[in-house]
Amino acid sequence: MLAVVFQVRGDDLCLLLWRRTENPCADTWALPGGAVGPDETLEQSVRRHLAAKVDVREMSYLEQLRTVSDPLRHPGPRLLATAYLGLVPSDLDPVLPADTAWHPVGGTPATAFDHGALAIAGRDRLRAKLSYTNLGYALAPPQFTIAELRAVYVAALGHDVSATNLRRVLLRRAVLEPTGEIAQPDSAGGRPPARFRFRDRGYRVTDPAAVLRPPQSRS
Amino acid sequence: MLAVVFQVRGDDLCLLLWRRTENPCADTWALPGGAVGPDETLEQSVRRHLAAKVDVREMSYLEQLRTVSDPLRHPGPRLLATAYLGLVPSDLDPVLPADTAWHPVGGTPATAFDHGALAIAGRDRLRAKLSYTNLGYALAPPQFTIAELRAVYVAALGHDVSATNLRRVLLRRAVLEPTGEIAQPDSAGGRPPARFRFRDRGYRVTDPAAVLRPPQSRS
DNA sequence: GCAAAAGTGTTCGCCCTACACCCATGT
DNA sequence: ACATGGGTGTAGGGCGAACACTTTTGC
Repeated sequence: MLAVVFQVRGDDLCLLLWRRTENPCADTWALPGGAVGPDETLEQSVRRHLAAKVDVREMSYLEQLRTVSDPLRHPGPRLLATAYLGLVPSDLDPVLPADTAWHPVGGTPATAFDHGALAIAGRDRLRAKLSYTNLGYALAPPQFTIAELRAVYVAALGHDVSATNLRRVLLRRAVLEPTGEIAQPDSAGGRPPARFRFRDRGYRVTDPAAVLRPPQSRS
Repeated sequence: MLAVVFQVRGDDLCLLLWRRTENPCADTWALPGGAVGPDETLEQSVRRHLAAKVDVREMSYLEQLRTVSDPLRHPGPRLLATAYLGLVPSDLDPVLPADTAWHPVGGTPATAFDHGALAIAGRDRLRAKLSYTNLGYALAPPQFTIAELRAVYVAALGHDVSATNLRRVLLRRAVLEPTGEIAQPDSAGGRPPARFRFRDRGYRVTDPAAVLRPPQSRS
């Protein structure tokens, strides 16, 4: 059982990694994980390990990524592993043990086994779902201005995003709602921005984008 | 390891099921599956079991669905199972053992354990991917008229599809290409239809639908 | 007044749907 | 000729990107 945990920190999308000190793969970085207990589900196991070893309790989203099974993926006896994609909101800063740290994806160091491929798969799944779901709620703090939210999307997607269009798209889809509050303008002046929140703090598909959708039953 | 295998047969999307004769869950229908060998990947295992026990060799598509892990999902010792989604083209008719059969989804009989939920998950994944990928190639025969392809999509999606729009969408996306051949008209007359094929017989995402896509680098 | 940042109006193009119409064949 | 099914033309709506413009603040 492995966890691909992302958090936007500063301008980067970061991945939680753990430094291996023993062979095999000593001095490389690995995904956090561990054995599954006999009476827990895989998801419970992920949450347990992350809470116990890494003090990451506030996981805003957790989804099964995939199960890897290559007999050669790991030296020694055949080892299956189910990887999960986890997200942590950008306003939290969980305390980490000395051997674990956040690494910007892209500047990721050498990773153990097939963990690098799993991290890429997780990153791509995150990026895809940011486009057609409300998954941003899992990366963003409870409240934010459009500019702050834009920074989260830019970090996660890895390319520029227009604040104007981000605002319009997410409001039209009723993903965001204004809180009514107005934030303080930047030190350099400027119009004070409105604060927003995500309407739902649970996963929702907002744009089925279903081409070939069922014909309109006109009223 | 379990397999959720679909094929369009006639007007129905059908699921391959196997009749259990022993307890637990005697006289219910179950997904085909079996144990994973020590030196094979999960995917190899799915292919092996289906080829050996069910004579389904020509799987046009195979994708991991998810791994279920509930300790109570199965009586007795805790049993993990990774489910795969498999598709068989509609022009094949593999010979099946006496205890296995195709069942129209929707008219599915009582299923064992959590297999019903896995079947639904597989069906929904198939339906979603038909909209934004070229996955139709895995359900359709090598050549077909638009009317025949439409029948496949109607069966798989479970709702009506306009032949006019299906044609245009799939041609614009360069998913289909004409073979140049013209089929015989129906017995009742009518203009003879052109034959088409899928341009790629491998999985391809044709409509990233990526809202929030990277800004245009205008030339 | 001026710079800076937020927010709005507007245009443009693309894509999908729906529906009317034309085409090619059998009877 | 007419019915039947295949194929094309076209109009309408929706949505997102781009960009100009207005609003509200600090200096």
